[in-house]
Amino acid sequence: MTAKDKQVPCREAGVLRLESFLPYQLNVVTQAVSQGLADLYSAEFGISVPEWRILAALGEQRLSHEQDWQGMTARDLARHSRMGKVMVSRAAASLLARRMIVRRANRDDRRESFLKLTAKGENVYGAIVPRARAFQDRLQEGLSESDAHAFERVMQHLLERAEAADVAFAEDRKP
Amino acid sequence: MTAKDKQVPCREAGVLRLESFLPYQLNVVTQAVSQGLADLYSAEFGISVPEWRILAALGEQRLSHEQDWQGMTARDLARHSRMGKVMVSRAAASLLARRMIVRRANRDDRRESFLKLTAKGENVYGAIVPRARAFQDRLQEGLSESDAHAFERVMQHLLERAEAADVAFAEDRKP
DNA sequence: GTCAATTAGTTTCATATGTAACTATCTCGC
DNA sequence: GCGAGATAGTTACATATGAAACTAATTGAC
Repeated sequence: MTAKDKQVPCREAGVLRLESFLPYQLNVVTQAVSQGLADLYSAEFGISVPEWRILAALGEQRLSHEQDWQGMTARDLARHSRMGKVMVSRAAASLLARRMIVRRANRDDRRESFLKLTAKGENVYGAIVPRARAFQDRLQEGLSESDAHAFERVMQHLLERAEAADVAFAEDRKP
Repeated sequence: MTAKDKQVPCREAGVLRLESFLPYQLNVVTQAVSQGLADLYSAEFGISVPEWRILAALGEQRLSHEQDWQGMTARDLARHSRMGKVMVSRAAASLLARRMIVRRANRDDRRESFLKLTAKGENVYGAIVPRARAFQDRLQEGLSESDAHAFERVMQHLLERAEAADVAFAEDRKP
């Protein structure tokens, strides 16, 4: 949004300026950023966004645990990556087929099983992480520290508000 | 992100914390906000997100022009709403079928035609706008002025950076 | 004029994703 | 134990979306 755009008052009568409407802005920015990130890994490693999230979640846990770490269940992954269990199931099946992760049944509860990265999976993860970081750095380059921190606060605030609204709405419709 | 989470350093070795990763955060927040907004109009008016964008673009232009405004072409709508022409074509066809917009052929270039809201379309638009505004206000409630402004700046910055990266990537692959 | 290249818009096809239904297993009250 | 209900995960189905092919009309070079 340039200074010129801002000269037009955006609150007259019943008009809503799409360009300054928060959900629209979020969609546009997210779309562009997501695409930019996916370009870093989709072609070279044949990884989709949900698959990347699984790798990222497994890699993150793996590296912050001891050697004898058992892995994560699909349920853990769904919570940690905020994806539905269906998405997790599919992404995991695909990674499994390409030997980037392995599954080990849980003897104590045979409904679930533990997933963890294979050596191949760790290599892919290890190759993507620095690029992902560089990508984020490039995006944030030129931002002041205070703007970056304000942004974090606002994102957190928006998430809380939006999730509260979702829950309220869902409960409205159920009983 | 709570203060507690921040105590864990997120830049050790080759780990990447998904929770603090910008593209992930954007996806999560956008998903929640988009869903919350769609809940305001999808059930009651049977409008999808792309359809809402068409209504929003047409309503915005309509209200900032004179009486004899001719309308917008699909191409105008695609640029203004940042959707692909396929999406615009489909959303317009659906709105057309439900008599929320009308199309008038352009005599000077018979490939294109002008679209504008019908009375029914204006009613729906007029009903959604105040809710959309109230929704945005609810989301932003409690934010300081300076955080809100910083957020706008960062969003603009991210969009420019991400789009520049996209273009660079696209050109990389072509020649 | 006329033909090649461009543009507006639509349709086709392949893919992505969410909801609901399903299977297998577990837990709890009895 | 054992049947009712909950839970982990998968599958089936319906819908959404984007890329590429297509149609129709326009423009520009000659």
